[in-house]
Amino acid sequence: MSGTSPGMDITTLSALAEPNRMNIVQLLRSGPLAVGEIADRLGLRQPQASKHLKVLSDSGIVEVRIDANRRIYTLRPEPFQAMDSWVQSFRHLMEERFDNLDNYLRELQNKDKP
Amino acid sequence: MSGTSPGMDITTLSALAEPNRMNIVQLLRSGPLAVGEIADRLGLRQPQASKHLKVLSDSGIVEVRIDANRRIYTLRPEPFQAMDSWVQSFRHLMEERFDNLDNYLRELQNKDKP
DNA sequence: AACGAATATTCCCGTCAAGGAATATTGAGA
DNA sequence: TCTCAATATTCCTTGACGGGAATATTCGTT
Repeated sequence: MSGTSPGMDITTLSALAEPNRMNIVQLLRSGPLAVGEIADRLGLRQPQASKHLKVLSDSGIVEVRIDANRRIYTLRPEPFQAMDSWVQSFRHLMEERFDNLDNYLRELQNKDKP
Repeated sequence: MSGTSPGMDITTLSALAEPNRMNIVQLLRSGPLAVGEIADRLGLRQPQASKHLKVLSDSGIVEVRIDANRRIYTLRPEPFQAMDSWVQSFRHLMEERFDNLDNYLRELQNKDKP
């Protein structure tokens, strides 16, 4: 069962596949933030911010640190590492990424054999 | 503009955030396939397979080559490259990936200043 | 031209996710 | 203990999405 790649975890992807949540993630790249801050900066109402953060939290993308009244949310590395290694398993498709010079040369060659 | 990714394209993510479509993508890793093959191997009915392939196609994850009666679907590299560079922009979070030894040392240090 | 194989499209239906508004919870402090 | 600030939770409604079944389209073959 737990053998080879069932594929990327779906919940991570669907958590990210929503604009507000994607914005939250982008925002948190620069550091941990409290719910109020997040809501303010993204123009969200507090309850919606909390809901989206719950989804992100349930999917493991984000973790929370309790500070008195506030909850400080932070990005967790694991889901990104997982995405990274999943995407890397498609190297064979994206050969062009590995070496820019190589890529450039490949581009030139394509003009000869299209 | 060319700074950090404005954010990953949502449609790519939501296209992948569905089990059957994820399975199709995994299946296509080993090479192009016709709709019937895909449906067969994944235990899908043909119409559902077509629908999912349309979503994948609309989002640019897959492209189609027409061969008489059949449509042969193939993975396109671009979305994966995009995901790759997006995920890479989170390197600062995933430092632990770079060097396992470094990670191990970091773990030890965390026991001293928590 | 007619038929069959392969695929796409349409219609209907049930489910689920997201926003809005109101309310509950928790903690700090007077 | 009362109150305020910060956050989570609930209820409701609406719209999007996926599956099922049937039908339309397209191409090769006879």
